[in-house]
Amino acid sequence: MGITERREREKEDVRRKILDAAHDLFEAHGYENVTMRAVADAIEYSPTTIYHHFASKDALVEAVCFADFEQLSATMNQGPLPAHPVERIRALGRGYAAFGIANPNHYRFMFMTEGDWKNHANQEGAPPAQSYAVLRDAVMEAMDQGFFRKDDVDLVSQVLWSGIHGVVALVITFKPRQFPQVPPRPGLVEASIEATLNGLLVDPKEAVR
Amino acid sequence: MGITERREREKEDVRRKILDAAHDLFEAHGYENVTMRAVADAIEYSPTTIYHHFASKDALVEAVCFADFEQLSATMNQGPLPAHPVERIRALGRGYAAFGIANPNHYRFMFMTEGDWKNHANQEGAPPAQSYAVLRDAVMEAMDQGFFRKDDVDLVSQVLWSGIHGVVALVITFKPRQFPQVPPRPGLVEASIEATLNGLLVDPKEAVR
DNA sequence: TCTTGATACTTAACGTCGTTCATAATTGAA
DNA sequence: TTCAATTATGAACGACGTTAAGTATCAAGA
Repeated sequence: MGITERREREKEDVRRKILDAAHDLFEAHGYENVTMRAVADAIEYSPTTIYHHFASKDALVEAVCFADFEQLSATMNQGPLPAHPVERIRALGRGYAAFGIANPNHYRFMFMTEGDWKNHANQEGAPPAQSYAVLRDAVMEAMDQGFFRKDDVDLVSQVLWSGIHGVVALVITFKPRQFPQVPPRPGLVEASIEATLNGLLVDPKEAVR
Repeated sequence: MGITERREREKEDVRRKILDAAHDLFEAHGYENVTMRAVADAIEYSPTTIYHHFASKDALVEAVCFADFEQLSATMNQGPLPAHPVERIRALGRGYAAFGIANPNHYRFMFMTEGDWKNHANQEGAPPAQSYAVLRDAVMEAMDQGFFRKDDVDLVSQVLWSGIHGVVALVITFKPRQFPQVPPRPGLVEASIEATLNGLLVDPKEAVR
């Protein structure tokens, strides 16, 4: 019965169109400034149609967000990750920061906005939990292999995560000219990663700086 | 002429009432969820009255925000700050984090939201620039006295700031149960400060951890 | 004393938002 | 051809930020 299949495919097409249009509009203007009517205009459907595919604006934003998490995962995992756990952490940090700075509006929603959806985000296998697990594994290896001092793995993972998150969050919140007194220094991402790693390493001379 | 003075005082009273009510409502519900009508209700005036004291909701939020910055300054400067520059950085970080975690909704607006007002925030003497200057001075001293490796003072200040900002931002964005896989570890603030300091110190053995 | 003019405030409304309701169009199945 | 389900729509609702027009109050000048 290919007919119902075509119907489903068409329905899925509309859903995709909505998601894509919403994704672009959110990134361009920030999700708070994008109206359902604007999304509807972009795909040349009536606003009501969106509500047949998504329960609410929040649900639409959440769906876009989950797609973003998969893109983040892809960005961070692209190319072979270094086998050396410390090098791997460096690479993960750089990829994470690059994604956030390149997609500030999505990053803002993913990591800087409250939302009930985050209740589902920490389930094992969900993209956010998955990305965290990649970092955590690297930290555990770094401890096992004697690069990091032995410590609470989650605590250290969170120190690393919050460090790089802080850089991204500040840079995308304060436009260069809005930084107190001085714009964000070029190399802030690198400097933050190196300082934090340096503080965690057993043998800091390994840090390049 | 005491009459116009009384008039001015009364007007100032209303302005204060608006600011206070807005402050409390913003902290309780987040500024996006607080309507002008709700603020008006709280002070038992009509919504229009607010517009005689503040040009717009944005202007009101900005005014509340500037008051918050002064409170942050006060929180960070309360008690005599340690003379030892590294100890001082530690104390500043703790105070900063304590303020952010205790006032998440205000912190969110101060450091996690875009706004044109931030264009005025980096002027010398403005509270945000002032707070940054306190940190920067401590960093410079730490370098001059040989505790930190000599480096770009602003770069290092921003590494420290972004590190502690990342912790606060994550903790107030992800409610404990929403953290990927695990809740934020107790002691995350301390661990982050120590790791970053440790990474910047010439002689890391000074770090306690 | 009566008027004037400024000040502080309110009521009513506008346009836009997210959302919903009632309805129309399409189409496979009977 | 008729029926039922699916998918879309136009019009409307209530709440929002904001504004226009008007009222109440009262010190100051005639």
